[in-house]
Amino acid sequence: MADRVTIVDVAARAGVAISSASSALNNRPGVSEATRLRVRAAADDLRYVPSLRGKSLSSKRAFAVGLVLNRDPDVLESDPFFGGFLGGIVSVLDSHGYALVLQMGEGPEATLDRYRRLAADRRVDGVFLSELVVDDPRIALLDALHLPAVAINADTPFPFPAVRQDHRPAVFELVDYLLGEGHQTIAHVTGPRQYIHARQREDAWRDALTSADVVVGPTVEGDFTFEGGRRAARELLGRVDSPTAVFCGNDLTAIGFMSEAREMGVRIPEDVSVSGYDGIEMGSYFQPMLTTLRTSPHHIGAESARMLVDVVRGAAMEDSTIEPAELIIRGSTSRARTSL
Amino acid sequence: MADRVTIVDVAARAGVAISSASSALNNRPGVSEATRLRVRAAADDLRYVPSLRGKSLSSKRAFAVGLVLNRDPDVLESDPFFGGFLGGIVSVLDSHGYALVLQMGEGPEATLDRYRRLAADRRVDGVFLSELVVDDPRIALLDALHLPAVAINADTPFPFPAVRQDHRPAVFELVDYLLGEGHQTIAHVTGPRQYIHARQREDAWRDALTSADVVVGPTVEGDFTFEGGRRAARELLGRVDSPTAVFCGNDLTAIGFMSEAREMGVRIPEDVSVSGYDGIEMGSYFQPMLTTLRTSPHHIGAESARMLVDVVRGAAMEDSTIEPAELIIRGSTSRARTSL
DNA sequence: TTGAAAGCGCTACCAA
DNA sequence: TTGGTAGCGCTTTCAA
Repeated sequence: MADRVTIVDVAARAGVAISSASSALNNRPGVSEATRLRVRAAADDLRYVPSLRGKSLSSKRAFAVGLVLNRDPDVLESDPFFGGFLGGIVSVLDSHGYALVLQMGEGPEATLDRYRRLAADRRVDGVFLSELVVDDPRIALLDALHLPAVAINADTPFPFPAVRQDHRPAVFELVDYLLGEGHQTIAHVTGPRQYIHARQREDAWRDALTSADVVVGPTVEGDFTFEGGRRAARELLGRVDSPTAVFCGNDLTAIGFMSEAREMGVRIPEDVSVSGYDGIEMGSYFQPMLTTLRTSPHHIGAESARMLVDVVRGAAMEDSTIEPAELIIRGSTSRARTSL
Repeated sequence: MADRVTIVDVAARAGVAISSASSALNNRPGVSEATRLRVRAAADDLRYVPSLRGKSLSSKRAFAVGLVLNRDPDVLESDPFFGGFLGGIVSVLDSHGYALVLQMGEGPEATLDRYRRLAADRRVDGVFLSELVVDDPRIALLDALHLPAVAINADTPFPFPAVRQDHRPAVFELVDYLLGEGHQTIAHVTGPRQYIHARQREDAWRDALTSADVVVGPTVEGDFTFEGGRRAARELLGRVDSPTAVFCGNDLTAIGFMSEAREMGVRIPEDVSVSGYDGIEMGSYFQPMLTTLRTSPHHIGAESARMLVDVVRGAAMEDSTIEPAELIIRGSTSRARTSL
């Protein structure tokens, strides 16, 4: 393969200095229009592609951002949120010439190490901060590492710019709908309570009931998994005062809940109305189909990528809120059973 | 933040030349043991972390590899294969100091562009080649771009080193098992036939029937989706000579098939035995649970990453085969119905 | 075995 | 507005 065309070649062909060529190509001021055009033409002729490596070294930027998933590497397999999220991220990054570096850490310490390494290697210019937990140790770390970040569904206020999808209106809508259908006891299966988004959903559910002057139903702490949903069903449906409706922290949990309920001989929605959160495809694979609050992983990913690119370019960003989650009523919820 | 510690600092502290420091740190010959130790100590004292950028520029390597998914960005959401696959990849790359750059292209041409860009930017040292199609245009492109690659489940022979999980034994086992249960007509719902792995599964199914001297059942071309499975069910179960068993190209298809069958009043497994391919978690969320051929996405990912790292380091690799797919018999298959 | 110096390809500063 | 040049941090060649 012929030697790579460099800016030296372009400058030579255009008959200008390297520095002028650089300025011209990067649309920096201080170059006459004539020169700019000449350099452009030369670059085109030579099919010049700037070297990311040279650029990186001298400009001290990586033109890449990182995403570290704090998870068992195989959880991605069962959590469909990340597919859309990743898709949204890369589609935006791509159009800005940025790349996504994907990392995974099993357990909190391993995850922190990934960030340390990304920073030490200067592998990325910034990172996404997702799946936030209470007192998340990554906040202090990123701060110490001087690594710019954009948070996803963070609490407010938050030390980094954040993109949020408002979940509250939809949760309120769901609760109102269930109350309207005659449900008196609406239970909630939470996610792991260290997760901020798990708490946000629980809080919204509680607030919705409280503001409707209805007694707050029982809760079970789940873990956002199918199996966790099954456990929750055994726990909630075994009791005499079992709820007539349950709002699960995510769809996977709701699906597990329905599965176990069915095995216990509890009918859905006749005996218990079940709803989830996420709006994953899988929810429509079951009969009855799952009532859920649909989020927009792709959009969240795209918006956070847009923000992160701005942030690493030095723009001061304010938080961004995308369209709220949306209530999707389907077959798994209906009027409350009248007799216990 | 203090200025970054560079190799210059290390050399100075060790009292040697930069070049010696470099050789010492990289375990290159031509440095006395004493010098090596002195340099090491200096580096440790200073907490020296080599600059990936400097290294990249001078060594012409990116220390990163790329994965381009030729998909609708949101398909990741519904195809659980990639979660495990990604997990396997990053876990291995990580331990070698390599990073994964993730890209997505919607449609073949966009996908090719991603590769072109990765190559033009020298963003990666090599790429994974997954979801191969017949006469895959990426082969010629990568060749032209001089981009090393490792293929996943490629046909044999193949112009790039490949990692494969043998599917044939499990398909044969499945067919034998179904025949043993009295099934005479075993249908197959393929994946999109441009995909090599879709063809491989179909071929294995056909070969298994042929070698057992059983007439080859009907096929329907599916698309690896839930909806495709539903369509296939309508097509296959509507006919008078409807099969008593069906082998679906993947689990999602099988799940769709079961869903539609149920709605048509066809009982599973009493009226038709259904089996899939992949072994995704979701298959166990349904009643009856899905009989399937379980693959190892994580292992495939890990093995291909191991190979790719070797390849970009210049090792001539031979193909690698991981443990074969495994037959998991569950409730969705049973004895054939005796009367039509 | 060691060290000096020339790149790698670009940016950015400063003089002209 | 233009051009020369000194980095950025490392590898690698070639003398010493």
